[in-house]
Amino acid sequence: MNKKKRYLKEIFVKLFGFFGPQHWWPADGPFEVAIGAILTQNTNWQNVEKAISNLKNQGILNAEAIHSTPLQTLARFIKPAGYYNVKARRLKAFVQFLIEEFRGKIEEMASEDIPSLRKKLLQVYGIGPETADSILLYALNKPVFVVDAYTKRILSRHGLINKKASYEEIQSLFHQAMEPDPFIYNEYHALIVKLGKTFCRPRPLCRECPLRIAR
DNA sequence: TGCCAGGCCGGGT
DNA sequence: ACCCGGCATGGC
Repeated sequence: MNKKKRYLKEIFVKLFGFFGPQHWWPADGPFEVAIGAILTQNTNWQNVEKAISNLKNQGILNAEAIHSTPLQTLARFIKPAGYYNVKARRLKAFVQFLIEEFRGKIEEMASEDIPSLRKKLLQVYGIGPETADSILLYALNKPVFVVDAYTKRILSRHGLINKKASYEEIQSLFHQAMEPDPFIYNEYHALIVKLGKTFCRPRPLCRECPLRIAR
C-alpha cells in the first residue's frame, strides 16, 4: 500500500523536524548497548541507568565478568532495573552465547549476515524480537527497524494497523516504506519512543501532538 | 496514590 | 497460532 508508505515517511519527517535528532543509543560501546537492551525490557530507562552504573562500578560490565559472577550477586547489582531475577538469568544467557559463538567479542557478530544472526539471537533465553533487533540496529548498526509498544500504539491510533498486527508485520511496513539506512531506522525508532513518552501515552495528548491526528 | 515503563517466557487453550 | 499471568523497581 503506497499510501501507508508515504504516511510513514511523513511521520518521520514531522517527528525529526519537531524533536530533532535523538542520538541513540545512550551507551558506551556495543556490549553496553546489548546489556541495556535486555535490562530495559518493559522498564524505564532511568532505572536501567542505575543498574548499568552499578555494573560499571563493580567493574563487571564485560562478558567474562558477568559470566563468572554468581547469579544472586548479579541480580543484586541490577536490582533497580526491576525483574532482577529473570534479567540476571537473561544477562548470563546472553554472555554465554557471546562467549560460545563469538569468543565473547560482540564486534565479531557484525560479520554474520542479518537473517541468521537474528535467528540465533532469538534462540537465546530472554531475547525476543525487539531485543534482538535493538542489538542488531543499535549495537551493530545493521539496517533493522525496531518495533515496540509505542510503535504499535501510534500506528494503531493512526489506523495504519489493527491491534492484532504481529511484530514482523509492523516491521515490514517500515522496511518497505524507508530505505534500509541504519541512521534513519535509528532515529525513527528513537523518535517514536520520544513521541510515545511525550504525547502518545495510554491517555494521549492528541491536541499537542506534532502528528495531530483528527479524532 | 496508583499508573506506567524502550518485553519475554511458559503453560494453557 | 494466540492469550494470559508472572516477573519488580522507581519516578511522576
